[in-house]
Amino acid sequence: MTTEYSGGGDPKRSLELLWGVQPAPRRGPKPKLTVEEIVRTAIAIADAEGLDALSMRRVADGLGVAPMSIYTYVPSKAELIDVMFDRALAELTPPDDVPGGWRPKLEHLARDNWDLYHRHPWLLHVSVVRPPMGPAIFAKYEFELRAVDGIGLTDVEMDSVVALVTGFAESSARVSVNVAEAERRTGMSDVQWWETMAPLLEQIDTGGDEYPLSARVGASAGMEYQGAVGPRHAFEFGLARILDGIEVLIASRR
Amino acid sequence: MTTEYSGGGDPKRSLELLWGVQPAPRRGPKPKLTVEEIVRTAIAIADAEGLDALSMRRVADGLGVAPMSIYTYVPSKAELIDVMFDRALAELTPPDDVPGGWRPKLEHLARDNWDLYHRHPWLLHVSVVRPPMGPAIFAKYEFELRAVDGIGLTDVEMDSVVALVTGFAESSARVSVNVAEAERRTGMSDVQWWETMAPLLEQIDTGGDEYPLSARVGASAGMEYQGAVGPRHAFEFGLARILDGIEVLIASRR
DNA sequence: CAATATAACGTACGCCGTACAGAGTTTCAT
DNA sequence: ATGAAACTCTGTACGGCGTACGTTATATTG
Repeated sequence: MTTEYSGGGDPKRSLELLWGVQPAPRRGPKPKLTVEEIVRTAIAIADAEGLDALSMRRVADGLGVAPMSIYTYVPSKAELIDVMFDRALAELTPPDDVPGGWRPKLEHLARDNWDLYHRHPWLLHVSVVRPPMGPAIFAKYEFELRAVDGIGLTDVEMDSVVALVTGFAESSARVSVNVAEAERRTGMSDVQWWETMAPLLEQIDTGGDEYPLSARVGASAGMEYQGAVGPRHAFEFGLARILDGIEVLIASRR
Repeated sequence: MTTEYSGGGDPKRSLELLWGVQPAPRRGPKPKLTVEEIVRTAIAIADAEGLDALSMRRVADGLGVAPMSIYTYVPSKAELIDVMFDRALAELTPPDDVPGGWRPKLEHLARDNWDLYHRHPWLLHVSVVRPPMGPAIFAKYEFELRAVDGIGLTDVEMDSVVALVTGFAESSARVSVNVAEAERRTGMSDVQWWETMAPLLEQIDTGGDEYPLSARVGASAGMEYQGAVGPRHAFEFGLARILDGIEVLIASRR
């Protein structure tokens, strides 16, 4: 699976792509396609088959054109993925209508992100420092900040808090998505995998009873999650701890 | 950059590889290489040039053999990466000698992981559900649990707490590493990138003053971090909040 | 209508992982 | 001692990728 990068080419062209500014062509044949059409097709492929399956040839196939035609609309695969990324983020919803103060609002942000990553797992395979500065990212950052505005935090703390919460949503969604992708790729559930692994491990000399805690806790956790790992539980548990920690900070500011 | 997967082939053979069990061959020519030699070379390449640059041909080149010779020792690239992964995790150090109870011990785990990911950034590009069950992973899980043993948490809570802390270390290291990799790839620092972006964004119609909080907070944060994002600061901030949250949980158990 | 700008396409290059077959080397059974 | 067997190593080849490049077809402008 490929982790793709953004920002390869001309930044100006990238921005025009993201914000839908077309250079207004005058002569030449009518374009058969539009950028949005290409992006929609690409997202559909990535959603259904993963970022691995997303190739320029595949997108072109899906649109009934020759591979190289795509490059008329998009400078390279990197820019295409930039636009895909921004369009996907546009599905996020602001927390403004969530009643009850900063805590439920932050919870909404986390869950909304969690859901998004599950709808578009390929988002997790795109490297997003220097993110594509499209409309969705602007909107996202703004409504995230609104969730923690006016509760006594400094600007930097506001930034840190939303980064912590959304970053946590991303990282726990990553575990969850990885589990699902592993199941799809291997055709084997987590439990099945463990049942295959356990007897093999006993045949290997792991050095005796060196792992008493692992054995005990691993068994309890495995029982609880019905699998090696419980992403949903880890998400809820971690979110509660993080919000508690933020509460401590806010309380100390009063 | 490629996110590589593990566990493709025969699980038994994978385990033997990880635990250094050799099938004791009797006949045939003396092997020119060893698995460990191959793994060391591969890690060196990945450390220096990233997982992108790691190809079987490249490893073979580095060892002075033909590409296909590597397959004598390792069933496929996936298994090679499994072993690389385990060998890298072996660099982690137990928190037992850290004085002062669970909190400094968990801090040690987080910082130790953070450092490891910076020494071996490619670790972040390896998908690790169904992790390679080598000696290092066993040791790691065990000493992680020791950090929170006997402080009144249930087994499941112990598992959740260490997963939260190490998961957080991973996700904040990911941001930091991505920043560094972006700089290396583009030859452009974060600040330079923003300085390129800002004037271009002003030329685009972003819809007027729709982002007042982003503007204010973004400016403060940019000032504070001397860049768009402050991974080190985010790490320290998040770790403090998370440990505060865990403290709340532990206190409630007493 | 001619000039020109644009869209679409075919071909080709250099990467990748690795299947496969063959050649060379060492050890075991006899 | 010798042939068979087991093992290492290698060269070739395949199908996939992103995309550079040059050519052809099409629509608009003067």
